[in-house]
Amino acid sequence: MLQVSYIRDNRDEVLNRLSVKNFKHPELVDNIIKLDDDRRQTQTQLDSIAAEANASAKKIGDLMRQGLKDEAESIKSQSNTNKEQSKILSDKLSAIEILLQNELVLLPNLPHISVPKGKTPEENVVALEHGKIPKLMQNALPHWELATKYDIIDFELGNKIAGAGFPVYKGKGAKLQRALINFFLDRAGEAGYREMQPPIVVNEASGFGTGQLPDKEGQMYHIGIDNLYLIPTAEVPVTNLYRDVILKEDELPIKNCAYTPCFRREAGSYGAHVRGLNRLHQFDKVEIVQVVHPSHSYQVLEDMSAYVQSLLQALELPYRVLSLCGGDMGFTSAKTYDMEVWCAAQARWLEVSSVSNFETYQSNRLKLRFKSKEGKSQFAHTLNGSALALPRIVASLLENNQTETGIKIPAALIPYTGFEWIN
RNA sequence: GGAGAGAUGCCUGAGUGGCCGAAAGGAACAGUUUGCUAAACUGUCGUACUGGCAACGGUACCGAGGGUUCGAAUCCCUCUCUCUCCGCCA
Repeated sequence: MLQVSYIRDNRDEVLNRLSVKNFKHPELVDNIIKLDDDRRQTQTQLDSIAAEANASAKKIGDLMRQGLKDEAESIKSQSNTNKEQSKILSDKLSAIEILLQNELVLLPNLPHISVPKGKTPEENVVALEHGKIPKLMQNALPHWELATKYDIIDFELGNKIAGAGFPVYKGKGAKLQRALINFFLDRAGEAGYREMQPPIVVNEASGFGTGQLPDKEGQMYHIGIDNLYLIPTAEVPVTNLYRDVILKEDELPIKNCAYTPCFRREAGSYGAHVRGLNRLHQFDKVEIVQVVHPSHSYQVLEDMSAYVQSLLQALELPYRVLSLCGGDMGFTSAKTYDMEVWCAAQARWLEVSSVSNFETYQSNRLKLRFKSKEGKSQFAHTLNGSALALPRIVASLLENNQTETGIKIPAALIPYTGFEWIN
């Protein structure tokens, strides 16, 4: 959520940057400023009436104590009219505040100056490519056929017990999952991230804090009876650990990581592009989250990007890094890099990680602040990234590493799997 | 699921209608001092909104929301959460 004071002071800049994000309702900005004017005016009126009422209540108290009942009574009637007025004003104030809040949450985060213009994924900028595109043998198979061939992932079985998009991993398939999770967690630990194990359901306040609610309501599984949401990413619980928190400056940066299953309804997604592991309702992911001082959040974004790349390099997967254009970036992000891995049999790039700087957009919602040495509190910057999401990593490992005799496990992973081949 | 107790500032904890934005202690921070990895003393020490160039003011907040009252941390109602005991259970 953007800060109203920032919008007021930088109206033109806000409009400019929203246009980079291809935002469709720039009129909201002036609306918000006008509502805030209203809010301030009403607030001031209310405050002065309340001040009057407080003063006369105090006076009544004094008079009563001195036993001057009649004089006290005469002031009471004045207090009554104050009361009516302040009731009207405070109703008006809360109505305005609700309107203001409702409009404020409709504004996406402002893109960083370095974010390329553009509306569609095609306009994302390829920041770099790494690794060699493998040449596959003649009869190479897509991962969903390999999964069946080696009996390591069973989509039908998952379909039976839960539904489409909930695969069952079997044997070496299941072990590969566990190996990847441990590999990613160990690496994150070495990179200074503290491992956390959060709940995989969250309440409404948490959903709001990181920006999933109110606008992405339909993408999360909702447990109506308890009003809880299955997390779409560990970002939600791990970032919300710091909701309503005022940190000390020297506690920054905070670096956390967590493995969780992630749940996404992905309503409305069908077709060949979502076959196999490409898009699931439940998948596993290790997430890294940082809370940092605003002065170096962009350096940290680069660090996180480099870290994610180091994982892909260790797994010997060819990848590219995209700097997302304004139109393709998430609602809450100020700058995002996507890492895509080459899936050789499908001959396409698949997103396996997304690393973003949210600047103060989340921390304003979360009320996540830090207190500087001078005693002033200000919003911290939050960042997060997938490090990494498993299914598409598995897809590309299977497809890229397939041979006549089986699927070769990359060297870095063998200590974790305990086997070198899936065959 | 049943019964009971409770929710106050960074923490502990007092406060049952006006003198309470809130005692006291602790923690933290700053300073003074003592010749020593510590003590003593003094001071500072919640958040947000708002007025003002500023100095300095105003308002709101004692789990959340509503009510009673001239006046609520304190009384009433609703909700949420926590704890204890019992039941169930990995």
